[in-house]
Amino acid sequence: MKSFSFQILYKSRSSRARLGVIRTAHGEIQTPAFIPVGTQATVKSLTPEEIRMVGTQMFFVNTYHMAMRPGIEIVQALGGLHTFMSWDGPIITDSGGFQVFSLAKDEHATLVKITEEGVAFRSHWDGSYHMFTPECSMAYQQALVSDIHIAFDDCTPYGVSHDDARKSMERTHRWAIRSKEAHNGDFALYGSVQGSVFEDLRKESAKFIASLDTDGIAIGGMAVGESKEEMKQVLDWVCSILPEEKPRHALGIGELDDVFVLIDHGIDTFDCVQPTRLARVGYVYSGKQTIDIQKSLYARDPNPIDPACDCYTCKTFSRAYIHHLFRVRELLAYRLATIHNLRFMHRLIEHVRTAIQQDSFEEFAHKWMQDYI
RNA sequence: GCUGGGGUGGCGGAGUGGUCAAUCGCAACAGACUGUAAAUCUGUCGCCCGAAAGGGCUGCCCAGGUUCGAAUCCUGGUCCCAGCA
Repeated sequence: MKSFSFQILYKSRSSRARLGVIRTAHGEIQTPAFIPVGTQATVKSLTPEEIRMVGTQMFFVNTYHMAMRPGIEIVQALGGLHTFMSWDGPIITDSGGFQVFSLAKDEHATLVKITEEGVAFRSHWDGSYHMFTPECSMAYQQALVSDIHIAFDDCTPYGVSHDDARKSMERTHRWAIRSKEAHNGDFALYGSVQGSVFEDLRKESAKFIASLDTDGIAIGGMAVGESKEEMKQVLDWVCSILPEEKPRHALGIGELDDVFVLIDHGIDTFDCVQPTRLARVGYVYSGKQTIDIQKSLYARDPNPIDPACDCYTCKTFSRAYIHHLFRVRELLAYRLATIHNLRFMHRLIEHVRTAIQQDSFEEFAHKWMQDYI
C-alpha cells in the first residue's frame, strides 16, 4: 500500500513559494527542502547519524551506481537501501537517466548508445556492457526500496537544436509512460519534465508529464550549461503549468543563489552535489561568500568557518585547523567541511521556510542576495 | 691528512660546450566543479615591462681563465658526503 502524500501547509502571497510536507513510509519531509546527494548509498564521508544531525530529511541515491556496484541484487538481498546503509529516513532514487548524459559528456561518449528501447552503455568501473530501460529502472528502484522513484528520462544536453530537443523530450515522454506502467504503485513515482530551453517544448512537456498523474513531478535537464537567466525562464514556463497539489522536485540544482529562484517558483525539493562536492575540495560557505579554506590566508585564522553557523564543525574547530587538515589531506577534512556545508544549506532553507510562513520570503531573498558573492 | 664523489631555481632532482631561464616531481599561487569519480582537472611559477605576441635584465657555490659561445672545460678557493689512515 502506498504511504505517500503531499500536503501544502501554507502558500506565499507574493510568490509561488509554498510550505508543505511530504509524508513517506520512512518519515516526513518539511518542504521546501534541500536533498543532498548520496550517490553510492552514502553521503560521502558522513555517517547516517551525521546526515541527520545536519538537518537532512531525505537524500538522493543513484540507481545507476547501485546497479554497477554492489549490484541491485546485493542491496535487495540485504533488505534494500534503508537496512543496507542503516538509514531509516526517506530516500529518493534517480532513474539512471542522468548518468547517460553524464557519461556521454566526456571521454566515455562512445560508450553510450541511446535507442528507443533504452540506453546501452559501458560501466565506468570496468567497461562491461549494460542496458538500462524504463522497465529495469523501475524494477531496480523497487528492489532498492527507495521511497520516491523517478521515471527513466533522457536528459537533453544544452545547446542542441529545437529539433533534437523535441526528439529527446518525446522519447522522455514515451519512457515516462513505460515507467509508469512498469512501476509498482506501493512506491511514489515522479515523472520527469524535459524540453531543454525551448518554451513550447517545456510547456508541452510539463502538460504531458502532469497528465500522467504521477505522485510528483521532477524537472530535469536544468543546470546543464544554460545561463541562470535561461534556467529561470524554464522554471517560469514549467511551474506555471504544473498542478499545484503535486510536489515538484528540481533535479540537480542547488547553488546558493539558485535556492531562492527555485523556491520562488514553487519548487518543493531539489537535490544537488554542490554543497558536498565543494566541501570536498575545500570550498566552504561562510555567510554570503564561499571561501577556499585551503588558502594561506586561513593558516592562522582562529575563527570558525562561519561564525553564525551552529554546526558541529563551526562550534568545535577553527579555520586554521580545517585549513591544516586539507593541506595534509587528512580524511577528517572532508567530513568536517561536508558537515558544515550541508548544515549551512539546510539552515538557510529553514530560514526561508520561516520567512514564507511570515510572508516575508521576497524580502528575505532580496536581502540575502544583496551582497551575495 | 689521503682517495673518491659532489655543490643547479622554495625543496628534491635532470642537464655535462651552443637548440637553457634551464626536463620533471613536490610545494606555492590562481581558476574550475549544479540528477557526484573527495584524495581531481587547468593555468602560472627567476626579476622587470606587456592583455598577449614579445622585449629587457640577472642567473646554475665563490674568484679567475679558455672559447665566437660555459651550468657544462681549466686553475685556485670554499663547503658537504663516503671510504681509508
